[in-house]
Formats: sequence, structure tokens, C-alpha cells
Amino acid sequence: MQSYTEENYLKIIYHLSEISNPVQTNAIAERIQTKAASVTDMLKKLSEKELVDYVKYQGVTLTEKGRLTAINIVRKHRLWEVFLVEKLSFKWDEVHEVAEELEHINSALLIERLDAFLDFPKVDPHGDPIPDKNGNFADLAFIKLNKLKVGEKGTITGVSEHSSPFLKHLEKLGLTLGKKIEIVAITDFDGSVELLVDNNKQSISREVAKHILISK
Amino acid sequence: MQSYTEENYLKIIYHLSEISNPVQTNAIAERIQTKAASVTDMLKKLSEKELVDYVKYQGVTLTEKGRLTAINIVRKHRLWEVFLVEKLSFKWDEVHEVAEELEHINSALLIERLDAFLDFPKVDPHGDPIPDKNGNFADLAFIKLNKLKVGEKGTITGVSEHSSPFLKHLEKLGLTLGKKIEIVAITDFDGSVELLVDNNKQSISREVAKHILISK
DNA sequence: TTTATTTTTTAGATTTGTCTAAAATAATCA
DNA sequence: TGATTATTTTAGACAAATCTAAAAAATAAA
Repeated sequence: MQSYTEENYLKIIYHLSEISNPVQTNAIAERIQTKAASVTDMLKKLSEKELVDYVKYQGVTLTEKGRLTAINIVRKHRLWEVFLVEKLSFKWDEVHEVAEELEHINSALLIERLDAFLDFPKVDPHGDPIPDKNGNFADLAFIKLNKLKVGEKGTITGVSEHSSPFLKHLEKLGLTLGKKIEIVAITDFDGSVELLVDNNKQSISREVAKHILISK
Repeated sequence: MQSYTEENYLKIIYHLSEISNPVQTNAIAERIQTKAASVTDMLKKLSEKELVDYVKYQGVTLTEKGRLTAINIVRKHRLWEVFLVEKLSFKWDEVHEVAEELEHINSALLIERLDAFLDFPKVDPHGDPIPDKNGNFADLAFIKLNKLKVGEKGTITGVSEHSSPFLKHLEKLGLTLGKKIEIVAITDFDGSVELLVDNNKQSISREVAKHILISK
């Protein structure tokens, strides 16, 4: 069994692993709102528990055991997000903090029942995939919007950034889940993207495009 | 804002207050599975935060501020119990531990929405009243079964003891929520009670009777 | 390939909640 | 009442997670 804090570290390491591997101390410190020294201490502890492989001055990788623990937390987080949005009428951008707390509730029965109650959803309200209880993801095949070429079409199925300002920005532009888009132009100089949504032309920065997930 | 631990102390003190006032150190220690010395430490802390009135060697009472905090935790606990039973098909005696964790989730919006989702329930699955968000209880007027006299009738509307063995015992005897009962006899020597449920004669100890709540 | 800069780690301290053992107070009872 | 017993508190220590300041290692730059 892990503490609340240990679970948070595992989850953050899991998410950061998708960007860089191994994950650096400072990256964790920044995400978890703490100091690098504290992170080092925790990494040693997680390493002793065989939840991560940790090499001094190099960084950490999750062990299989650590990965499964992290995925389980992600599963709980995303199921709770579905619950909040679908059953309690939370908005897309209101759910994150509460789910951050709910994900640490410890009851296998609860999560199984919740999953069934929600009718076994495959994605959360941000379009992120929900792993099953064995840690397997249904593959959904999406691509980041900034990877699309001029003329290509697709449907918005997710985002990879969940901050409230970002989500509000998208909503204002009409770039919400399920919307069909088409790439009109890509600016050479800064990589910003012009696209069509609902027959409106919209322009977004490369930064924003990178966080929008598209399926075809 | 209080810590998880502080919240637990307040809740326990609140519950024990119904039995004895002020509440003694040892009583808290026993309930919270800790040592008397630890309780003393915490009582000093809660006292400094003006959540309890604490007199050395005498015991504690909740302040108004402490009482409202405690009631809010009780409210959350009971609403979650309703959710678990009504929406996730938990059994009567399976909900307590999970609700014990859920009650510490911190979001006013979440609780308001949950309350509405559950259609503003007035009692939890054990028949205990759910306070509203201002801390007021709808008065439901019940009496403990051991206070009834021979020949009196009533309906089981709650219990004041929630351990799994106790609840299973009641279920086995057919003494579940909503059942109508009639007192047949009360033994002089140990206070045990004979009663009619569904036309069956059952006998229960005074201890058990004390924890069954009856409305007329 | 040295030097400078950034990143990471160590060492020692702090806070929260807990503990044991011993001392202080209150309650009981002969 | 005075002695015994039970309850509660103090004193000092400990584990978890964090911090600051300084040292060590890795990376980048000149």
C-alpha cells in the first residue's frame, strides 16, 4: 500500500514519462509544487519499494509494479471525471481538482461499481482513454493537431492539457470534443494553424494545436 | 481548513457528545484507535484553533465552529452512503468504510450536486438523519427500542451502531429498516426484549435494543 | 578542455501526528 | 480520611514529508 503522497509521485512520473524518459528530478518538482531536494528523498523511497528504477543524477523510470499502480490511479481519476460531468453536471474544466482528490479513495469494489454505473466508459470528458482494471487501454488512435497537413480533416477527440484557462480558450473558439475540423493553412514563421470549425475560420498557435488530439 | 486527522477527531467528538458531555480522552482514544497521550496532544491543537473547549483532566466539548465542521463531515458521510447504496448497489453493511474516506473530499460544489443528484435525501441507509448544508436536521422523532414498553408498536427507522457484525445480526433476525414491530415482553433479569416481526417472535438483548431506533 | 552554468544530491532542520514511560490529577473504596 | 486504582497529561523520541543551504555531478559554453 502506498501513501497519498507516494501515489501522487507515481502518477506524475507516469504522465511525465510520455514526454521524456527517464524523468528528471526538476520536472517532477515543478509539477508537484515542491523542491528538488524533496523529490530526491521521495525517489529514494519509491526506489526502495521497487516502484521506480532510480539512477542518481540520471532520473527515474517506473517499474512494472509502479506503472500498474500509476495506471490504476489514472483509471480512478478518469472514471470520477466521467461521473462528475455526466451525473453531477460539472463542466469540462471544473472536474480536475475534485478528481485529483477522489482518485485516492481506496476501494476496488467502489471503482468496479462506479465503472458499471457509468456504463464502462472508454474515454474521460477530456477525451483521454480510461484503462480497464488490468491496466490495458483500448487503442483509439489519435494524432496531435499540429501533425496534420493542410487540407486534412478530422474530429477533436481529446486534449493533452487540462488547465482551466486552456479549456476555456478552446470553448471560446468552438473547439470542443466531437467537433469536425479541417486544416486551412499553417503559418511558416510561427507554426500557427488556421482551420475550419462549423464553417468558421479560426486561428490557433502551435502551442494550442499540440494539445488538441484528432482522430480521422 | 482542517487536516484529515483533525476532521476525524471532530467527527468522533461529535458522535461521543451524544453519549457523554464533556467527552473524555480515553473514549476518543478507543474510538480512534490511538493512545490517550496522542489524543491529549490533538485536543490542545484543536483547542488552539478554537474548534473545541478543552479543560485539562475534564474533557472536551465542541465549540459552535467545531460543531458545524463536524456536522458537515457527518453530512458528507451520510450523503455518500446514500449514493453507494442507491446508485452503486452497495449493501447496508458495506458502505461505512468507504464513506469514511469519501467524507473527507473537499468540495462544496460536489456535495451540493451530489445532494441534488440523490434528490435531497433526509436519512442515510442506516436511518440516520442527514443535516442540510447549514447544519440543521429535519426532526424525525425516534426512540430507542429499549425505551418501549410491553404492548407498544412502532417501525424500525434506524440504528445507532454501524458495525458489520451488528448489521448482519439484525438482518438475520429480520429486523431491517421499515419493519413494523411490537413488544411482547421484557425480561426483568437482563432487560432482553421479546418482540414480534412479520408475525415471528424474536428475542434480542438490551444491548441490541439500545441501538435500534423506532418511530411510531 | 577548462570554465561556467544548470541540475541534482547531501546534510541538517522543521512540522504533523504518533508513541512510550513516567508524573500528575481525579475517582474509588475500605 | 487516606490509600489504592484509574485516567490524563507531560516529557522526550520517532517516522513521514518537507524545507534551506551547501556540496557534488553533469551539461554547456568559451
